[in-house]
Amino acid sequence: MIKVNNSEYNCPFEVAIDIMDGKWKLYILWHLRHKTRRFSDLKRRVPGITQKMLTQKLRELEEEKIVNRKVYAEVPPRVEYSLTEFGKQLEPIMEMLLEWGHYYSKAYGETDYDYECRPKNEKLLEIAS
Amino acid sequence: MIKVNNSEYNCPFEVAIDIMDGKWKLYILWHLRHKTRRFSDLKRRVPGITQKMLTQKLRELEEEKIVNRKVYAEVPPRVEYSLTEFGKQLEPIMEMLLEWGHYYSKAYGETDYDYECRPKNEKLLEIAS
DNA sequence: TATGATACTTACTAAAAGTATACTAATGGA
DNA sequence: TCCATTAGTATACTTTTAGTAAGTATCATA
Repeated sequence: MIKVNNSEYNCPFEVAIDIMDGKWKLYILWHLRHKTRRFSDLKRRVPGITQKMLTQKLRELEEEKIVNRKVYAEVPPRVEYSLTEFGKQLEPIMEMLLEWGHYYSKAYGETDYDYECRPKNEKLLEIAS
Repeated sequence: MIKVNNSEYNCPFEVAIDIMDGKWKLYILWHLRHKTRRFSDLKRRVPGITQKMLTQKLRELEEEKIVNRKVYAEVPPRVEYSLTEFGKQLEPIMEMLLEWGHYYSKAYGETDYDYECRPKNEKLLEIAS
């Protein structure tokens, strides 16, 4: 039994799933994987997210110690988000999810997306063919 | 732009997230990663899942071609679930999530769980210490 | 005739996620 | 003087998803 942030888990796999849950958190982390970014920058990059959801999810990620939040006492306000060490360790997992998604969607024919979304590694595709 | 199962995505990463979404699907896949299992077996193994949720999520995974469903014409009924090739390719990702969860929860002190839940690889822990 | 096993449905309720709009603060520029 | 800027908060609302509880089908066995 593990206790993390007031929840109990039997397995660290559950911990990971619980933290990644919902469709927004991984998108946010994805856009933070190489760069510190400001709130508005994230809002532009995460398609369809509302201000409320972005704020909410960033607060959760901060609580969970996956992102750092740095506020600059300026007007207009400036707040920068970056990955903590825990967050950085998720990068290879995200790369693998990208690769899997690419492999999966190839089976559906259309795979025309921009540079940032192209997997570096196409191991899975070789397996598939 | 990618079209998969009536949804549109800009990036294969979105595809993967959308398919893994919710807390049940990965748990189910986790228990199918090495073995074909029956409905009731999965129900016992996925803690807290209801019959309805299990049925629903298995149907979605079947639709998405991540699990195979095989019905035996017997009474009492027997239905077996197994991973498709797409499903099998998720195994290393699940192993990494387990490893990450282990690494993450170690920071919270309590990491006492059973054999099946111990990560094979402790790379991340070496990085952390 | 009743019970038990398995793999479900169906109807309903509760909780979480998402939408929409209005509001705030301090400063620089038109 | 007024507007725009940024990163939010507040409020009310709707929609979607999750969860609960009960019911169904088939046949074998007691």
